Amino acid sequence: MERRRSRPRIADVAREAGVSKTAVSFAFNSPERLAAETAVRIREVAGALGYRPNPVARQLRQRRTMTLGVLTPQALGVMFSNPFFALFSEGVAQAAEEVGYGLHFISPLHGSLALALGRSTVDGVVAIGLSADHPEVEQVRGAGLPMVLVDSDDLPGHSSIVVDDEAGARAAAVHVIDQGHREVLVIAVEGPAPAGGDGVGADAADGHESSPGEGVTARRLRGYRAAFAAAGLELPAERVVAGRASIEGGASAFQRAWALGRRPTAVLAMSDAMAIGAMRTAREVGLRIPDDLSVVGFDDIDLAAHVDPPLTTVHQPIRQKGADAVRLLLAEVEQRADHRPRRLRLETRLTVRESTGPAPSARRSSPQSPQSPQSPPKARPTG
Amino acid sequence: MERRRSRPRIADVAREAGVSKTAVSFAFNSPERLAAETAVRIREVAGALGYRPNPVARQLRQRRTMTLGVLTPQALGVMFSNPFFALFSEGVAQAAEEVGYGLHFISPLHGSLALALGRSTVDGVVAIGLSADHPEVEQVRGAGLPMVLVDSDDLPGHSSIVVDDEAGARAAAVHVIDQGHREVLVIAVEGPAPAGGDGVGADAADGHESSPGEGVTARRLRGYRAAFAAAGLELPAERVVAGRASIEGGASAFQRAWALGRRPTAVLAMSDAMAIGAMRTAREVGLRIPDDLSVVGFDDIDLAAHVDPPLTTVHQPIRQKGADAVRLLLAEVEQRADHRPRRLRLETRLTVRESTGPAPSARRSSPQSPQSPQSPPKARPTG
DNA sequence: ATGGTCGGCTAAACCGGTTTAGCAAGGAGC
DNA sequence: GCTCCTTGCTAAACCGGTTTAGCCGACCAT
Repeated sequence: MERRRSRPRIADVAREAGVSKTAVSFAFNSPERLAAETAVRIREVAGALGYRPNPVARQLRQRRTMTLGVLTPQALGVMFSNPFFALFSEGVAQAAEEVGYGLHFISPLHGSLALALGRSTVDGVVAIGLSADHPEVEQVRGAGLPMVLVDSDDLPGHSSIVVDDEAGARAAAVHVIDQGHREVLVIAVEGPAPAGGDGVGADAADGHESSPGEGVTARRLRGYRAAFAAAGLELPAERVVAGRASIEGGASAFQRAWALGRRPTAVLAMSDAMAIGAMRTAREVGLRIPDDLSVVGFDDIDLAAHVDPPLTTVHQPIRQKGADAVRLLLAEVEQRADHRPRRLRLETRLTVRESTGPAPSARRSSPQSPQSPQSPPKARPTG
Repeated sequence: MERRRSRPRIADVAREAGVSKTAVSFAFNSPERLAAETAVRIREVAGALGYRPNPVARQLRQRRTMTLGVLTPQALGVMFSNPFFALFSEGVAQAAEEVGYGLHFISPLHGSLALALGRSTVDGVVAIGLSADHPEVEQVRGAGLPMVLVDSDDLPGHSSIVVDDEAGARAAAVHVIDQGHREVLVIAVEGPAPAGGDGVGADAADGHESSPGEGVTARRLRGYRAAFAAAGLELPAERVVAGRASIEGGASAFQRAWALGRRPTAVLAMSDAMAIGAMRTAREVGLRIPDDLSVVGFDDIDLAAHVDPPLTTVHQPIRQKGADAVRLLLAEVEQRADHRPRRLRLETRLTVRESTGPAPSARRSSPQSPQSPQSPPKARPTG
């Protein structure tokens, strides 16, 4: 005989307590509508039976889930490998918890974001780093869910939060240019790989080239370029490499550039994790930081001040971005009267630490022509 | 007139397409049960109307949510401030995504974990760091959800994953003892603050003292003590301080100990984040690492190798813990025939880097009596 | 006695899908 | 001609709660 007792339902409690389902529901949700002793008795019976209201049924009837989603364009595994994301999540979580909302992370399911979003039971989503040229962005918008965009291009009808990426990037570039650096390598964040979506209702997503030219990356690149232009310099495309926003991504990006014969005296990385990875590779090929190579990051994660050497980086208020995103989202989810899409732009600022210094060529008074591609690692003078 | 059109329902699609609700459902979920052209037509109509099946309704009927929960004893804000948690989440997320499950983070709601769990719509949970003496642990178990415990004491009926904390801690302590350190400060991870629960059905949770003696902390402490005992030494309680598992927590814990007059030559921290924080404070009071103070962490987060100086720490397979937890959980959720609670114990190992070295007293041949509490920072000889 | 109000409770509808049971038409087999 | 499948579709039940509308009796005022 099957001893596998299923969870008691509200009807079981009602029968056992000799009342209606309604009364049981009241006992939990609006006890003031029952005589005090009735409510107590019902709760006792419920407790004895081990009854817990099924949250899915409640959500269905109430037509809300008290849950917010964090929509990520890449797998959570890769998102979490960037410390930035943990910090952002911290801000989101704190704000959501304050108002009693739960948190659901939504990442591509079988490669499709729209599919994942369709399956997820949330009242609204914070989309982080979803670029406007994402192949599924229209499907995502069409889901009809309240959504606020963080670090994305603006999309009509949605609130958004960005930081002043361009100004931050410009400040970073000005900093290294002022120190005499001319051979600069930019390490950019690449977009998610093209979705190989055979997903539901996907119309003609094939042939989509990964274009690392949109969103955050584009804005920061513009900032770097503005600084170079202002100094009468150029930043040709071959001085820009891209990779994943993680330590490994930065390490391999620098590695690739090095193998291609690039011999920068400064690196402008679009994330601290990448900057740290680049420093690791740089040391492996014999460079000292900042003597031989200056490195600037972006984000100012908590650990940026503690790495070796302490990282010069562009500070942005990451936690606050997450918290503000939730506030904006709630205004829409809860249909506040005065609600209408808003755009927030938060400030960035350069934080100079010890990973940057004067260009070696500036110290040695005369610049030197680029070395041949496959020269040995320690070719650069070590004084 | 309200132009606010609500989302179309399945009945709307059915009417528009001239078929039954059943047919619409089939068109999405089992198209092979319809004539091919009917299915296509229905999907076209659905697309035109912008119809998306309501996932809550589906979950209710199917009695599963295809979502896994991560249960955390503290607010997500504080969980995410420990890089360990991001790494763990990375492992969980990767494994969950592989099998098509979504991820939901469950943290105390209004101070109550049981309440949050009751509200959350998941098929099973991975509980991280939930100590058996948590005031709500019984309520959590009573929820009747499949659950696997990570870094907890064993609970009958549940699968669990731990690492060999004791061996790892012992190795760390042996390492510093072997280097001649005798004045050792342990920086422990404190449990969550006592739940101020006026939560539903909480029976007598008051007067509960935070007992930092359970779970991970207890096991690691045992490991440290074992090493001291084996060397004929002691580790008195006043050499153990506790704090939050974050950089700030470690910084303030060391600060407190210092203010109390402790003058350790080595620190055994139970988390890398705390170790890094302790190093920061140590430097602020004028200590050099490892010359004046050796520091050992625990976890081996990605950045441990990149801080200044590179951190000696106890490595544990954090991502794998997350991934294995999901695998164990799925076995239970999906009712695999051979399923029964399992206990996994993963290995730890000491990774020696540059934050540890010989004790100063060992170099100067004769130990020195502890200094008075409020002595100036740089009292220790700097040679 | 009559009508009105109020406290305490209930029956039934409802949320929006999925699933079960089964109907109707067309073709095959005998 | 009759039965038996098979294909394609549908009506109704169902998931497990919440919410609406309203019943019933007690109490109060007139």
